[in-house]
Amino acid sequence: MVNISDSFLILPLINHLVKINITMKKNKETATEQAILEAARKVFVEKGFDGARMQEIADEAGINKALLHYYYRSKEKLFETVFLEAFIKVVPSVLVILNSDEPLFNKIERFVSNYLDVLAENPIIPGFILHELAHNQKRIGSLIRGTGINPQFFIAQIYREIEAGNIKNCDPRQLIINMLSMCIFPFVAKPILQAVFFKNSEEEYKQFIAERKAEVTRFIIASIRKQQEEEIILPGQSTQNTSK
Amino acid sequence: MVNISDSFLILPLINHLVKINITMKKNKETATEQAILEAARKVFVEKGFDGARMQEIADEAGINKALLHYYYRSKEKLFETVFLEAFIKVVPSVLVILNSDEPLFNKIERFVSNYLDVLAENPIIPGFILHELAHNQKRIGSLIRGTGINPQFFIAQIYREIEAGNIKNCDPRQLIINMLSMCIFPFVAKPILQAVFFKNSEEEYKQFIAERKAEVTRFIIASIRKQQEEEIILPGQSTQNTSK
DNA sequence: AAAAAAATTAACCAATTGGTCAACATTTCG
DNA sequence: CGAAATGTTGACCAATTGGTTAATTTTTTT
Repeated sequence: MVNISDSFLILPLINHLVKINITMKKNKETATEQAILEAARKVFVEKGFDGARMQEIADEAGINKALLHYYYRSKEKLFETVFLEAFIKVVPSVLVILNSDEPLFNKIERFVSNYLDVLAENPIIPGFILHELAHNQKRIGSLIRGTGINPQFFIAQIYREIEAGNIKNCDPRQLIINMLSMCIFPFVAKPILQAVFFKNSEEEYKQFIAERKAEVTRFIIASIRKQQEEEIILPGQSTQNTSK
Repeated sequence: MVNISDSFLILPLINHLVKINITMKKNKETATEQAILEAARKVFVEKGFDGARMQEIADEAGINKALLHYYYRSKEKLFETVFLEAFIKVVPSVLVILNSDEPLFNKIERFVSNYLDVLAENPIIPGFILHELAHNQKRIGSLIRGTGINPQFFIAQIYREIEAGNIKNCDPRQLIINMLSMCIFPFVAKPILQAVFFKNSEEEYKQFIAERKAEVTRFIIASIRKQQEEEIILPGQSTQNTSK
């Protein structure tokens, strides 16, 4: 499930995370272990650390509660495992794109598109991560600190594009956080957005997220692109009105 | 504290919320009651409903635990009070702006500016609201449903601006959610953003939020404004500022 | 001042919760 | 096979938690 191999392009981060507590867990995870993790994932993500009950996890996994402690010594330990799994699934996957070697606009498009996909597949993970990160900084903070996440490469690229006159001047951090905001927030705020904008219809909401890919990309690029009469548009497939 | 009078421009929402459980509480709140609410606010917002302990709230308020139940029958009741107070403080305040009668760009600027101010003053409320809303939909959902929050007026205005050719064509909901995202997300994700972008420096983060006002406004408007090159989508559109 | 009402407390309680343990079952393996 | 290792369980425990109650203090009212 962790699918570590997927993300091995960003070895330092993964290594750091894995080393911390999984200690290169042998792949011989038993069926029971799997059931426990799946159940724990469900309950923890749904109820949060404090709201989760070991008994509920045991029931959900169809086993005795004592067995939980047999495989994972304590609630904290079990939680850490689940949290790291979720964290790895959602956070580093997109860093690969940001640190890749593409033209900026391509990169933004791919980032938005891929990230929205990842989040659509794990819609409740962001809220989980953000909440636990905010409320259990002692428990998790140390796991995350120094993960090697660093946006310097992408920031440098933005600066280069600014100097090249391809995009407007701006603080790259603002731009990055704008991108993250527009991708992540709709999932964190799903309940209230769904109520206010989509009549609580799951269908409409899904449709909305699907449309959002193109929309957010367009929104970002339109905002930062420097429109000049003598345009220096990069060799990207800018599918816009080329009716010049 | 609730400052209901501030927001009375959106009476329906406030009315609905207030009627639900405050039942027009008499203003004769005793000092103890205030202390309890303040303590409860702190603990609930910090720890969430499940993580909060009645004993801790009592200690924080400097009173006996039984006194909590004397004033607020149960944990749930106390929580509802605290939650509604927070909700009222952060959510409706900006709706006033969105439903006002200003030109679109002014409105956007005022919205972003004011909202970032409100959130900077209550930085932990958004996370609190979003989390409890997602995890205790049974407990709170009914309080929120039908609050009268509705963005129709603002949506209509956007459509008008599109037809008038002042802004590009777009789904107004996408635009609104973009705005909300960029305002709210930085506060929800503060811990991780601070670690990744600001070396955990509170000072740098504050500075960043301050700069963000102008930045987000600029970002949004630059993205939706229709630049005066040629652009014809609708056949019979009134010729606005076409410097051709 | 006396009685009534409101505020406050200590002690207590039933239920829940994370965790343990000794016993039992199953698999592994010499 | 048979013993050692591993997996699994029900019963149990100490600590915690939300909530109650009866008694005491403080304030208000008469």
